[in-house]
Amino acid sequence: MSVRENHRREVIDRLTDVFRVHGYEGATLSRIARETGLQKASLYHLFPGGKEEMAQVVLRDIGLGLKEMLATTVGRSGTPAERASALTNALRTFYEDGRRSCLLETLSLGEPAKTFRPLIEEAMSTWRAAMTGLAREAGFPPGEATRRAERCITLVQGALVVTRVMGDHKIFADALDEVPRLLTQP
Amino acid sequence: MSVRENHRREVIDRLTDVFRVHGYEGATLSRIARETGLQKASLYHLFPGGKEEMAQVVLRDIGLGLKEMLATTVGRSGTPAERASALTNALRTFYEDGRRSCLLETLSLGEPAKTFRPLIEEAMSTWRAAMTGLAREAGFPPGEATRRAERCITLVQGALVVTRVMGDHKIFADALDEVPRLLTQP
DNA sequence: CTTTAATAACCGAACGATCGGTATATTCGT
DNA sequence: ACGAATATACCGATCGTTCGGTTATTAAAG
Repeated sequence: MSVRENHRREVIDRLTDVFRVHGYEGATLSRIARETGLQKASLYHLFPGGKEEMAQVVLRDIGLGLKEMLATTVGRSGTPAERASALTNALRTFYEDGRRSCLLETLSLGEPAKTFRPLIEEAMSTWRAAMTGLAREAGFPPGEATRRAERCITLVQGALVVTRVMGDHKIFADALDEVPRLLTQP
Repeated sequence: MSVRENHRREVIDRLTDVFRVHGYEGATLSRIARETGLQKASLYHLFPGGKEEMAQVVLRDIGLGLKEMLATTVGRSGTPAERASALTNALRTFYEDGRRSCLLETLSLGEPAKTFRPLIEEAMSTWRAAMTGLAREAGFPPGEATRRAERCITLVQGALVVTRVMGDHKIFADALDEVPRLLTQP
C-alpha cells in the first residue's frame, strides 16, 4: 500500500471514529478537522462532496470491512459452532467490548439518515445473510435461521446502546455470549 | 388540568418527538419551533434554560411516564406472567410497534450526552429494577433475575435500532414476544 | 542525474446561512 | 389593568463550504 493510500486509510479511520461517537449532525467539520489533524479545506480536497461524501465513504468502508470480517469468520472452514464463536469474537473486537457505538446506528438517526439508509440497510442485510447461512448450516430451517440471525443482530445493537447508557461492559459481554448459542444450538 | 398545564403538556409531547427523531444536535431550535408551532421567544419563555432545559424536561417527563407505566403494569395485581404480558404490551404501545426511537438512545449520543447521562441512566435503572423484581417474583434468583431484565431491555433497544434501519416492524414484534418468556419462564 | 512541468496535498481566510439565544414590544386572557 | 404569552427583530458564534494560493510529490524531458 502506497504512502498516499495509507494516509487516506488513516483519515477514513479517524472519520469513522467521529461519526461513530457523534452521529452525522454532531460530527461538525471543525471537530472532524481537529480529530483528523487536517484543515477543513484539505478535507474538501480529499472529499469534494463535503461532509456527506465523508459519511458515504465511511459507510462504504465499514460495509467492506464487515464483509471481510464475515468472510474470515463465517466463511472459513470449521464446524458451525467454531465459526459462530469466531464471528462473536470478531464482533467483540470490532466494538471494543461495547466501548464503541455502531456506525449503522448513529448514522440512521434524524433527517440526514434518509441519504444513508440504502447503504446502512445493505450492510445490515449482509450481516444478517451471513448469520442466517450459518444458522442454516447448523440445521435450522430457513425461517427459523433468519429469525435467529435477526435476534443476534438485535442483541448486539441493543447491548451497544445499553452499555453506552449504563457504562457497564458486562452487559455487552453477556449479550455476545448468547450469540453462538442462538446460531448453532436448539 | 388547566389550559396552561394542558398546553405545556402538548408542547412537551412535541419536544419529545423532535428529540426522539433527531437526537440532541439534530433538534435545532428552528425545527423545534416549527414542530411545536411556537416562536423561539415563546419557547424561551416556557424553558428559560433553552434547548438544554428542554431536553432535561423531556427526559424527566419520560422518566415519570416510564415509572407510571411500570406501576400500572408490573406494579398491578396478577400473576407474574400476566404482569409481564401487560408490560410488554405497554412497551409495544409506547414505541408504536417500533416506529419510534427511544429517547434514552437518541439523547445518549455525542458530547451533549454527558449532561443527560445521569437522567438517562436513572430512567434505565428504574426500568431494570422493575423487570428484575418481576423476574424475582417469577422465581429467579437475584443474579439471574437481573441478567434477564438486562437482556429484555437489550432486546427492546436493539429491536428499535434494527427496525429503524431495516424498516421492518416484524423484527420489533418478534423481539417483544420474547420478553414475557424471558421474565417468567425458565 | 538534473531540470522542468504537472499534479496532488495542504492551508489561511473568508463566504453566506444557520446556529442557540436575547431584548423589546405587542397581544391576549382574565 | 395586569401578567402571561407571543411576535419582531436582532445578536455573536458556529455551521458547512469555497476561494486563492503555497508547499510536496511525482513524472517527463533534457
